[in-house]
Amino acid sequence: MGRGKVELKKIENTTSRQVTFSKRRMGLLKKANELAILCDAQVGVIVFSGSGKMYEYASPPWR
Amino acid sequence: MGRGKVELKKIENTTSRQVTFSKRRMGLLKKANELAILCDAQVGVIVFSGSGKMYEYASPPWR
DNA sequence: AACTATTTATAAGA
DNA sequence: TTCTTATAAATAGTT
Repeated sequence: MGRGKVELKKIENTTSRQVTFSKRRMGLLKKANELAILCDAQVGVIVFSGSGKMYEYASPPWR
Repeated sequence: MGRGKVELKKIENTTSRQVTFSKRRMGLLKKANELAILCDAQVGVIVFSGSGKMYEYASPPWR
């Protein structure tokens, strides 16, 4: 999705990698929430950046 | 993304919900892998279906 | 941080 | 349920 195709390899440029990390991290957590809500599933996601920062998602409690 | 907009609420039709779960679960795990590879991040995802089946993703080991 | 061209995911349908 | 297709959504590159 974007102006170029994505090759599945580490983005070497640090700035680009950080920007992509930020965008895609948000996207992943959004998708996780959509899956949980739409499909009534329990979903957990945990992400550590290269620098060790943690980001997470946990679906809402059941029933 | 598809022929209609998505409302963020539980899909009531069981068949539709199962089909959507299957498609979106695959998509979520794919996105998790892309984030890990592209951005050199550590990512874990765990999903439980309504019926209790578990699906998971763990990014490849470091370095 | 915003924008937009394009790719990608996926809702419906077959 | 697997494949296709039209369209929504995500996002890569740009400003």
